[in-house]
Amino acid sequence: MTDVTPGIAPDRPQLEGLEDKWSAHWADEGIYSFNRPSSRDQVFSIDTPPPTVSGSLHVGHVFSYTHTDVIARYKRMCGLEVFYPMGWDDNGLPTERRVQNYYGVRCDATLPYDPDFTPPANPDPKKQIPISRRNFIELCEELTTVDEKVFENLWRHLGLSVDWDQLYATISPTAIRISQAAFLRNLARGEAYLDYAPTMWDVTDSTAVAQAEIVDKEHPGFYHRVSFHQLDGTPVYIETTRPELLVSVCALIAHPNDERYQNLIGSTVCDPLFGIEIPVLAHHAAEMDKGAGIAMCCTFGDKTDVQWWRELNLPTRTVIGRDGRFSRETPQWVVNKDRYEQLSGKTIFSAREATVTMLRETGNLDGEPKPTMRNVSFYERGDKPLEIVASNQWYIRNGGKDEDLRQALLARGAEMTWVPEYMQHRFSDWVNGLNGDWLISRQRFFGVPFPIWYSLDADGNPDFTNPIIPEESALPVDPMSETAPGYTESQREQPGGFTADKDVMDTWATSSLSPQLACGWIRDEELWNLTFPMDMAPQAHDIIRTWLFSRVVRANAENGCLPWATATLSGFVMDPDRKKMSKSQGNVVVPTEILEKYGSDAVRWRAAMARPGADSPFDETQMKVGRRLATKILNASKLVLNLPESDPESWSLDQVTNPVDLAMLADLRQVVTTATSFLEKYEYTDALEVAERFFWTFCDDYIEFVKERSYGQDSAGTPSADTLSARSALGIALGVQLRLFAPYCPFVTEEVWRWWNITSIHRSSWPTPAELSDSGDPAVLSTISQALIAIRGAKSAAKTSMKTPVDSMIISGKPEVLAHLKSVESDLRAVSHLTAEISWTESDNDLSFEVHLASP
RNA sequence: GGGCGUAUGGCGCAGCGGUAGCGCGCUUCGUUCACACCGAAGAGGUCACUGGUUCAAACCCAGUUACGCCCACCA
Repeated sequence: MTDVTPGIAPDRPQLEGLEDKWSAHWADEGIYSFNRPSSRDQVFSIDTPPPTVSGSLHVGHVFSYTHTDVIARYKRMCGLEVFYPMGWDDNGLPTERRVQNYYGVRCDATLPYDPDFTPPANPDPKKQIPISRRNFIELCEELTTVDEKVFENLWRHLGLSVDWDQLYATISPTAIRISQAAFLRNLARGEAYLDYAPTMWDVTDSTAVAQAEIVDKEHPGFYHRVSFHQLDGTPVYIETTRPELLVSVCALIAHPNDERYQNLIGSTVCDPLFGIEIPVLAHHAAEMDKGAGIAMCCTFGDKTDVQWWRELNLPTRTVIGRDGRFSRETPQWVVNKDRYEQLSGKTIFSAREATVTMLRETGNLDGEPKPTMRNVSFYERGDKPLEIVASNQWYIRNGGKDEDLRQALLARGAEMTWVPEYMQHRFSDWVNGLNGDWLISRQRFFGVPFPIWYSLDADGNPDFTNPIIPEESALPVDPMSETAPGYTESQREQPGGFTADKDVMDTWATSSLSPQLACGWIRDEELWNLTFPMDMAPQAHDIIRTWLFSRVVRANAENGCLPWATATLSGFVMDPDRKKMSKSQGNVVVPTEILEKYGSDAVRWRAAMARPGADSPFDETQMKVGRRLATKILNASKLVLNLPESDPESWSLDQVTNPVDLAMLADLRQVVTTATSFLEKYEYTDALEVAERFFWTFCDDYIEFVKERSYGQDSAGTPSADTLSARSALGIALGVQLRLFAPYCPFVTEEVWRWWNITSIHRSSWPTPAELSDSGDPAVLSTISQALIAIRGAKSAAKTSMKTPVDSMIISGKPEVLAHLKSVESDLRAVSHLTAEISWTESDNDLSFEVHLASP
């Protein structure tokens, strides 16, 4: 343990190295440990966002986590035990992708485990080596461990006051157990269900994705005008951007009121290539002014197709497989089998080319394809358009199909406190716009397995309607390696035996349980009762529709309450051109460099200047301002601590008798009240501003004004009462201000605090008005400021030194204002270097000064 | 197309009914006994636009424009 010796300030105090020095101390001393108190009301618990460790941290994260830390430190100083865990979101697709790229491997679940496998030294991302599921998961675990250490080091360097003993990870056995238990309870209550339905499918990663993960992007395409044929050969033209889906066509759809197609509706037509006979049907969702006004309905080209397929009871003609390729088997509804040969096994892109070629050859392409830009759905991390594929998937009810639940969740949104308030709109907009339940299953590997088996009938077909589930006490389970209850392992995959559900839960299905996970649900009842429902849920505003909403869904279902009382939202850090920072744009600012350059306190100061919810442009010059504050704190403290015969033990409110000193403390008293009320409302920026404004005036006016007196140079022996008054006032004000700044600049305030305190400032108590005198008259201080401005102005106008003596000064003003100045006349004479008497002139006018300088 | 937010000195922001504020930057001057990661003084704005309410509007109301975010639109 490094030695901490209280004492006087060093000669040349520095900011360099404070991060390493104090973060090590804090860890040793357990300053941020959560010590279980006796009751819930002594706790402030925070649902920290678990960062995705496979990603990289950027300045936006640093800002957002700092916002939370400021509140955490404030609450801790207010005497609450702060439950401030950190979580790593390390399961799921992002980790898998990182492992694939980092090691140059891919998971092939059919391969056996190779205990001696070592990843290639020089991975070739283009030639990924197939490895077994278990080998793949081992690499995921290996890499996340490394990544997590990097994250932890950065958080410690930034000064986050998290309790590292409360660390959790979304792939840990505990997280798997919690996720599976919550899922089984959802299942038992009918909130989770398995359904065969069309879902958005990512062909790159070969998995289903949820509504919340879908983003729309502009994507170039072509309108193809294609002719279908009535049975007598008359052509019917449709326009499509997806000609390759012609083989999946189920119907042509026109609007019931469309006069052009009245005679066609109800008839049968034939597609131009495959000999598929389909009906022409009417549906109100067909838009008369779009394309040819009559649409080809395929399974599935877009969401309207899904709607028609469902509402018109159309057949399912899926040809695109989970790998994004056209089925190698010729579908049984295709009549012209040889034509399908041209598509078999092809990617969507190649199949489109082949289809267009065939249309051209047969004369069924009318004119040339016309270019267009269309909005297409993508997985948020994907680069190929999503397909719609019908498959078995697990869902959790989220109000998307259930009006009562939707209303209940909207009510939860209204019940919680939003900082800032208007963010609640984003929540209700999202809930109101849901069009389906929450799809939680993923056809991937590194994730929480569904604790589910299915019995196989005599033909080996699984019975999806009666899943086999384990006892909750048996969790966590891996159905792929553990035997279904009531069966023997030899019956796996055998007719009459059982099979495992091979899917894993999406990472959101686990992170949606972060309050349950962190607070000890079903594993630590005492902790659970002390910390849940939590107090504060911080996050950036982009995550409202995902993490924030999903936690509300889960807590509402499982606990019948909100997961926390208050949601606080941070904005983004934008690049200087006001664009969102993103890897693909290459405009991401790496936090380590900026922390290195300006120091953590400076970066934290800048973060705190970004108000809740507000986006903030990244601007390095702003970091310098924070740096300047930290330096100023260091130097002002040095002055106070290094006054002659400085003795912090003797600082006492009783000694403060001088009117200036009392006025300053009365002013500070007001600052404490204001800052505290801002922090209670999570308005950390306003609290900082009010403290900082005071601090600069304190340095520039107050300290300058009382400096001479505080040195006590007049008294040869014992300091005068006025000198003691200044020293006590300086010391008391310093102690209060350091504590006001402690949540923002934890390093420099701790450094200075320990010059005369044994224990950490971060476990000291938040300043209260009661610590400060209320007998002073703050008007004295503002009168003095006016005097200083007049004196300095005269010297500045004369382009001379501030030390230039003042020959004479005439002060006129109302008697009560003059009285203020008369009471502090000796300080005024000292600061202005006045050599003669002051002439006081009473008048009804505002205060005015006439300053005559000594000739040079 | 719907929702939300933002428009204030060169830049970043505060003010949200009573004579325009802060920080950075800029100009001029000063200084080494807390601090050059310093101090002082100063220049700089018809508060996006158009109407309205009011004795009084940057602030309230209606509308317009621009920008940002979210959602819908995907034949």
